Amino acid sequence: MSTAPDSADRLEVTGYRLTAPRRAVLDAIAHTNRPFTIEELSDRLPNIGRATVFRTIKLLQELEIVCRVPLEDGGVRYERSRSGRHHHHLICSECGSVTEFNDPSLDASIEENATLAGFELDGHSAELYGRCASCRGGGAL
Amino acid sequence: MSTAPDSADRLEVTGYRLTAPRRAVLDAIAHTNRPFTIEELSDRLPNIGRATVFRTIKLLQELEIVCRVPLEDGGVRYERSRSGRHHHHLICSECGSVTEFNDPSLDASIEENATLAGFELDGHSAELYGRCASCRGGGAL
DNA sequence: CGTCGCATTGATACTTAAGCTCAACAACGG
DNA sequence: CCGTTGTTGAGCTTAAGTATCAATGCGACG
Repeated sequence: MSTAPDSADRLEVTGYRLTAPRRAVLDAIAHTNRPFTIEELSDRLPNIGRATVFRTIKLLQELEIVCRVPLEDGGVRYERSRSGRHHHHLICSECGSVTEFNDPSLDASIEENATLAGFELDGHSAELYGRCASCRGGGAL
Repeated sequence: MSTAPDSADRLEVTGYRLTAPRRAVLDAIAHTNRPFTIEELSDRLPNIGRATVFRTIKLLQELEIVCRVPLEDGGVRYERSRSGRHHHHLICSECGSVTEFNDPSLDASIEENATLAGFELDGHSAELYGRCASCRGGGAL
């Protein structure tokens, strides 16, 4: 029952110091299955400075351990990335759950549009908003 | 040389009052060809309250006269929508220009992924980041 | 195993972006 | 022209993230 070993490894390998606060943040994230805000995370880690939480999350984003999830209303949440690779999000407006997915044909379609416009593609994002399977199952309509 | 007549019409038709501040905002937008922030827009309209600019832009978003453009760095800009319909964005990281595009096969791909996940799709966004044709033409590499 | 350099931390102040409030105002129908 | 009701605007409040800087402690190296 270690503290998110793989992520910790990734920190070390990349040359960052594996400090107690960073462990604590990694640990908190590992034990969360829902997208979180920095505030929420910070509240769960009273011994750790807000600034450090911000810094650590930014770091983890660079390492693709955590990914930023833009919400429909303009808000932002973060989530531990399962794949650790490029992906897109299905965001449930009812329960707030976030599902990652990856579709090469979607990416291909995006690249094609860029090429058509004479655009040199550097990156892209795609977010899908709606109601997830379980919310549909139990919900109204 | 009227003040963005079609947009004004759309306001009236929808039952909103066509007030001087709203005209001013519409006018300012009509004379801008670059994506703008609320701050920039507000600065160009010193006689109009910041809150009104925010409210008007939000209103224009609902009417699809203006669209929200999320940037790669998390920032947000707005732009007068040319098509007035659903579309995606090509955002140049060099000159900041925004190009709209629409691709049914891209949308189809998005819908397919939602269906696969048992997701009831409500809306989606897709932003492409990179360098536009003219920036590539004159630029390095 | 001690110690030293430098990355990291944390309390707090600051910044920027955006939303809220509510009394005053004005569009437009009658 | 008047009244109703949607709209406005100055400033207050919140949220999200950054800057500062002295104190701390990780871990390399001897």
